[in-house]
Amino acid sequence: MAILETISSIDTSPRHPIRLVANRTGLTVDLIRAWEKRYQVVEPARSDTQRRLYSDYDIERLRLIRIAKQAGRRLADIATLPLESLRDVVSEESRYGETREAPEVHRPSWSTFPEDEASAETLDAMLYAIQTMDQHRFDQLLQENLVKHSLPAFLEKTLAPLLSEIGEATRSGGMRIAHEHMATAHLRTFLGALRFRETFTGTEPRIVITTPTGQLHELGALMVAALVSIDGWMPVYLGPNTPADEIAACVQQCSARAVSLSLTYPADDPRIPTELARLKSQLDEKVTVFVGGAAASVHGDLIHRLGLQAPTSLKELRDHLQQLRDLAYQRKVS
Amino acid sequence: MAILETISSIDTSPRHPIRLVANRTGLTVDLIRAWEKRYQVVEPARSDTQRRLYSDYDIERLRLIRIAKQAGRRLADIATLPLESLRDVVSEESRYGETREAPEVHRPSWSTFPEDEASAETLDAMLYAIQTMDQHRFDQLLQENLVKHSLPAFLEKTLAPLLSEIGEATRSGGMRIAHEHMATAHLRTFLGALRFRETFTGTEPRIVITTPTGQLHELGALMVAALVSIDGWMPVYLGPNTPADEIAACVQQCSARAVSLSLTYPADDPRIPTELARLKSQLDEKVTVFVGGAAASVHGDLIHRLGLQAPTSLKELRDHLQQLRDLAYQRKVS
DNA sequence: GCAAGTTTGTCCCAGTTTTGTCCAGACATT
DNA sequence: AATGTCTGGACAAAACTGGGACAAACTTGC
Repeated sequence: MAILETISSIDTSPRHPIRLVANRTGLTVDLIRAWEKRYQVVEPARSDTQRRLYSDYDIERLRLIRIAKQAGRRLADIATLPLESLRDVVSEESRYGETREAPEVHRPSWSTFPEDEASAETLDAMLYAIQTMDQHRFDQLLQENLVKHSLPAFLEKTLAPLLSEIGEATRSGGMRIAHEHMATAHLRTFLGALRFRETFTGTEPRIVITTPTGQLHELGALMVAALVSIDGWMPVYLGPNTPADEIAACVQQCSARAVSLSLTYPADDPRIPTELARLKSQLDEKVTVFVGGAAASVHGDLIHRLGLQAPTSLKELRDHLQQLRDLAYQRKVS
Repeated sequence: MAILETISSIDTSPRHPIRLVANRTGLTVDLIRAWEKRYQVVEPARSDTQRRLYSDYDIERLRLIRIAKQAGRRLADIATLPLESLRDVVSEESRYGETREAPEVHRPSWSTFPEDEASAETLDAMLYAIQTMDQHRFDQLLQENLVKHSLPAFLEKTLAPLLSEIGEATRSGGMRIAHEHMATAHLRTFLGALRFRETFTGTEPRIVITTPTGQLHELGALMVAALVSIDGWMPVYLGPNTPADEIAACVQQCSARAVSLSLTYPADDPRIPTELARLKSQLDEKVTVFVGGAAASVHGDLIHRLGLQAPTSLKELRDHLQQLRDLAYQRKVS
């Protein structure tokens, strides 16, 4: 048990009250306790007055178990599985009935890798797979890496570096455009599918995710969509290149609580300021707008003036969103 | 023929409850039991409390049997066939079978008879999901529909009509750009993931799939990629908007046997003729180039002159590829 | 073309297992 | 004081099982 905790990079410190867990997982308080009583699905720590205290790790497990149940699994079969195996079970489902590739899931070898070394190593392996046009190997590497890390860690420690390496190599001529295309197309698929490992209860607050007119690169936006969906938000993903008016209309129709825009290239497109201003003017005050991506810093001034948010990392975005959501929770409670 | 296909083996360990099997195959729980009772279609293991436990092998068989049934087979004829024979039956069906009309078996609730009505119904449901920005419902409908049909049927009978309806509605103003964006983004993900339902042995001939410079719509290309992969080809998918030189380089590096290009919009882009000619001039004679998509007919003349192939339907493309592959196989044997 | 027989999806039953919800009384938190 | 959490248990709904019934659609024989 303790071994598992050191592998997974998810926070295992117990701090969340049961109500919050219920809220975030979409389960009822009663049900969480019943599962604990019957199958020891989770065994949360206790406060000095016997209140249950759950960790992020626990929440993640409960969330996965809920998904697996919905797919038709029986509780007894999955209740005590460790997080990694649960991820396997769920991802097997999300790919619907296809045949698996690597039966040897429990390979002790990877538990010995120190995090960073493994990253550099897999990064090279991925780049090699791209250079040799080995799409299948590339996919395999991505899958493996995702299973090893939590999603946020995967995005930040593997995907972000990979993207910048690809960009670099393409610019410098070390990689053909064809290779870059192949990698991008594949990542587009991979990231898109990530979002659907989660299921939604319908009660999650919504966030509209897209890129403004002229911005054709959507990988950043997709990363946000995937990330956000494991934190109890429901992303409404519009793809790239959406006019401000359309974004606003979408926010309205979905009663979304937030918008996330991703800016990468071209950084100095003259339409950006116009579109941002236009969007802001059409939105309710209560809707938070996040602007991220490599090119966001170029427009820092404008973003500040319009009262938009400009998180500098995925983690910052995540924290801000948590706050936004838990705020709603507080309001509902009191 | 059959020898090559038996390479990939499916897990036969019993672990799935009946509900999950029902979810994945699209059959009712009742029906699965009835089939077992009458023909021993599958004989699942049992848990210690008599619950049925199915293996991946069982699930795959049930899926194939369902498809075969839908094509008009009688249960008694196929109930006890081993997996490989079932695959043969089904693949034969999906290639030639759609034209038959007599077999009108029964009409279970999940059957799509009468063909057109039911199709129109799901199509409406999908359009409604899009209009209400209900991404999840949309995904659900797509999944359901895919389970019900074989992949080729799904692409031709559901996806193609859906795409043209969306295009129509957007042009006429009945649908917002935001809705179209949402639907397109989602379909991009959905189609991309389809390709990975198949497993590859690495011995399949390769086909490079993309769209030429200026053509930004990739859904058609993705459909081809998905389709081709169930017919024993390995797609090398490059995404949209790839310059001719890069396509040629990719073909070379992968020693691909064929190229598939998709043309949709803009139909009269002046770069198209140049790019096609340029591509053709750089390729080996033995590489077959297919040009498809709504805008392909505009360039019929040129395509013919360059000696490219212009299949008018997915089925035609499929037949041609099949021929190509068998030809190569013959050569290898003799 | 019609009647008799078959095939097949669905439904109902009664008995068991699994699972979600609810309650009561004690204690904690705000 | 009002609200939320805790434990332990009770209860009911849902799901699964074997068996059988039934009607609709299909096939066969005449």
